[in-house]
Amino acid sequence: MQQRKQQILDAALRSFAELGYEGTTISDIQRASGASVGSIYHHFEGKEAIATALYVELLQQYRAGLLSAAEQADSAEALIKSLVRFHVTQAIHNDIGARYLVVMRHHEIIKQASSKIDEFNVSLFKEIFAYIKGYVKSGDLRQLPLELYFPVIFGPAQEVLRSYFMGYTQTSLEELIEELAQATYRVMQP
Amino acid sequence: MQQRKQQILDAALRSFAELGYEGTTISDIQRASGASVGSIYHHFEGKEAIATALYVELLQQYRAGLLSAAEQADSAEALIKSLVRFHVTQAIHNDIGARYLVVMRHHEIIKQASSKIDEFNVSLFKEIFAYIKGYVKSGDLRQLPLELYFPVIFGPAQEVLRSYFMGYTQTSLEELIEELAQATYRVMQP
Amino acid sequence: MQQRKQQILDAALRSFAELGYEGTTISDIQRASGASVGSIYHHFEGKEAIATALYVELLQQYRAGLLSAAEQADSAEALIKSLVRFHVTQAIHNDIGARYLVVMRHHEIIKQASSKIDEFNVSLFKEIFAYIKGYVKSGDLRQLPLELYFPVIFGPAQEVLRSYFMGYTQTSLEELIEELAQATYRVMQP
Amino acid sequence: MQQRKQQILDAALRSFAELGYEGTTISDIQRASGASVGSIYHHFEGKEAIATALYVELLQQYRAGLLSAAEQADSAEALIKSLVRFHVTQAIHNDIGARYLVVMRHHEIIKQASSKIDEFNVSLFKEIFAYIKGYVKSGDLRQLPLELYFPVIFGPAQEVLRSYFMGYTQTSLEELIEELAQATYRVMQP
DNA sequence: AATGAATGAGAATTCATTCAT
DNA sequence: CATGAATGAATTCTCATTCAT
Repeated sequence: MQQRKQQILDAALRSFAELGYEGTTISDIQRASGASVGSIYHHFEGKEAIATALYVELLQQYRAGLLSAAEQADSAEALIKSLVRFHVTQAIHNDIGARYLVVMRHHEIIKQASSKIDEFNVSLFKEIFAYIKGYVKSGDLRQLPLELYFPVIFGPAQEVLRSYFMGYTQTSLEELIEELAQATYRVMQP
Repeated sequence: MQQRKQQILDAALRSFAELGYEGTTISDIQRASGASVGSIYHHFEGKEAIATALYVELLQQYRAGLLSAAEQADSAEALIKSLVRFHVTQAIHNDIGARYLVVMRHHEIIKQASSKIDEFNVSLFKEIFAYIKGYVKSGDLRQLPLELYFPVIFGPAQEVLRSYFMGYTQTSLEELIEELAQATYRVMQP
Repeated sequence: MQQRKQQILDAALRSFAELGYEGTTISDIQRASGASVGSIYHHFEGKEAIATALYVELLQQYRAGLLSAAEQADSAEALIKSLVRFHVTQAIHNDIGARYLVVMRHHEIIKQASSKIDEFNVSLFKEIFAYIKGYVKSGDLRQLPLELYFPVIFGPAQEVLRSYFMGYTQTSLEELIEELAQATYRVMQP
Repeated sequence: MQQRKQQILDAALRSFAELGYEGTTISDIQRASGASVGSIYHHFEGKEAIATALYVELLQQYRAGLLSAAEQADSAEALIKSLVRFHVTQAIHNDIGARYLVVMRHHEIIKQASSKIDEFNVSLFKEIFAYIKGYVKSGDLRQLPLELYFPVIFGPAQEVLRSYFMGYTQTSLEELIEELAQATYRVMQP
């Protein structure tokens, strides 16, 4: 990807993260990226396209990381804990990107671009679920209704992050991760 | 007239639910409420104030219900399961209101009005935590770092709701509740 | 005049002086006067009527003072100097009222209400001019084109006041008055 | 394009002259200038900024003329009379601009932009005063308190203009100028 | 690829005024 | 006389997007 295009995406991320999607104007992105209005429209169809491209980019990074975490796990316990750990640490290391993903999740814009993104989510779900299913079949993880696996595994972690992003968390996340991973594993234990 | 104010809030909720916060114009609220522009501005400072007032109103209803659920529980297991059940069923009964609460949680507007809302959340946290603490002390619930109680109890349920609101859930929520409550209690069991 | 009506006028003067005519809202006057919107409209036809009534009231005070200053003068020199002195000191003692008179002088509202006010100005002009004419005829004051008497007598004083109101004047007005009166008399001296 | 900006300023001057500052809407300026709303806001921050820019532009023209008038004078009498004559004739030749300068002088908008304009006024004051001071030192002009020079020189002329702009003056200004200049010089004569 | 002037539909908000109580 | 809820026309301003250079 050309340099300018990336500069625009970077600027957009910062702006969206700080001001929200509608709070961010093309003018903001312009200033933050150093590109001109015209240049932005040369590289992207419009504001929505920027937001979507960004979402996809971040989702891909997240997916790659999550899959790699799953791959390396060699036991049911390691798998669950790795997923939880990755979900939290990734947000620590890419705070701003994680925040964007969380906030935009509910946004109309993203819902409408779902052709790409839904597909993406579904396939991510399937990929991760493949790992889980293995251990469920072998009796190393408890069986649950399909719709509960992800809420049970990522729900607590997600709430921890939200609390953290909203400034309610006093303790450092690092200290909480192990307890969180342990607690999550407990639900999944047979 | 107190009636007008409530009509405006009701109309706003319907509009926000259908069109989103930014997608809703004062004109929409006007039409839906039957009030004139001027009347809306007579009762509220502006669009943000309406969204905030609505959020607070719904939060109060949620809180009342949650506290009542906690009160009636007479064992550790009943407490945890009641909280989870209430969180989910409340969303079934007041779909539109719960959706608003979930979606707006991340919204800038709400974050800025935090003075009121933060206080509210903190006190709700304390009230609910009082019930939990009792059972932790008696050894009927597992001890966790302070920051993990709520994520662990409400995180899975919250993700189930989100999934449901985004249209990913196939099964009806009612069928999931008991499994969810059971799973949640498992983490908290000593 | 009833108490309420006067409270409204007083509040209006303060508001208009601070915020200008258009800058002042009925709401401002309401708050500053303690009266309700309805009450204001009970006593006055509307915003314009308040501004006009106020202008007339202040103009009457000014006129009374100026005429009394003219009356007491028993020589050409005393007359000119008294007029100048009064014009300046009146503004010191009723700063806020004088400012209102100066600012509103150019205002459309006032120009339109001219039926009352023009008449008023014209008659004030005639009354003062009667005093001047006496001394012109007796040769104690210089003869000038009719349109120049007032600019020559009040122009310098008026500019001194403006400079003062705009915060440019360092010296206190009191110290300047005598020199100003003296200088003004010099032009009028035969 | 510098052209558009000037078109907007010209249109604004015409509109302000006809309708007053608050009476003029952006829509008026739009129609009169041929520019779109967006274009107006592209060039100026808002209505206030237009009024201020206009004021500064006219003030600059005035200043250039006044300085040139001062420069060409080769005696104390010529200096004082030139200043007075210029102040009045300039208003005849650029009636609409001069009226704007006179009327806006008291306006809140202008008072708030004082950073720019104050500086401007102060430096104009200094430049003109340099000429005057020369003749005061040489004994060709009377010594006065610093704050009185400008009121004494421009005050009468200013009042003549105001009277003229308000429609009170019957005689043509041209006929008054010499008498006015003469009278003004009289005060400044040693 | 880049620039930035121009566009104009659309939004929020203001405020004088009316009127039922 | 007093109150304040209700009205709605009118205004300013924003901002995504287009387009000529």
